Amino acid sequence: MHNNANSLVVLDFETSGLSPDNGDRAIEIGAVKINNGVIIDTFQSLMNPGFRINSFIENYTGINNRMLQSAPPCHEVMAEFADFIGSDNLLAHNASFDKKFLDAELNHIGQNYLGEFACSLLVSRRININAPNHQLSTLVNYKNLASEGSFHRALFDAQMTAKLWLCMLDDIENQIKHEYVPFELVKRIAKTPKKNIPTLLAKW
DNA sequence: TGCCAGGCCCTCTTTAGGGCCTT
Repeated sequence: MHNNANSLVVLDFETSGLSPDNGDRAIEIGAVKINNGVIIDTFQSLMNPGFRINSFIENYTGINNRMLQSAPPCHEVMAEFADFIGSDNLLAHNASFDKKFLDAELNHIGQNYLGEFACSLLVSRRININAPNHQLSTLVNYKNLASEGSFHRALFDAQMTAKLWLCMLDDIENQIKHEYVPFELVKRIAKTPKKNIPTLLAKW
């Protein structure tokens, strides 16, 4: 099995808190699969973490304990999600957050993934230099991306992250000589200091 | 009982501090 460079899975977790190291678990996963700039598949499921979530998380996400009670357990959902990911590369808004939960949840079931993570937050900070801030909802507004749904639900946030990503790829594409933006380049952008971005893009 | 995230990035920086972003 080898890495599929043309396919990208954009994912978003809702969780019981900020840190799996403190016992927090995923409570919802939403994801879309992008191929050649088109969304070709989606994945969404609540999952029961095995304990009650607090009222802050209920209010923040709109996901409540009654909904989670009837949801399948994390290990079932994550096994299906691992199949959905396959060998694709991965993308999330503030990827370090979703990566640590993906790693923790897959570790619980002894599974792994092959793809590399990209982060739309790190790219946005370098590309959308005039945005008021780089929260997902702000950027969706800033870029005038059509949106109908609720932020802080996994599938909607994944869909919005995907739209934002494609929009940023367009912006980058207009600044480089290549006809498309290779994954290698977005990884480079995310690691390059903001002031060096124009030089980096000019070289592509 | 008391504790409670962590990586990135800027700057009044590097012998550090604090805001941003994710739930």
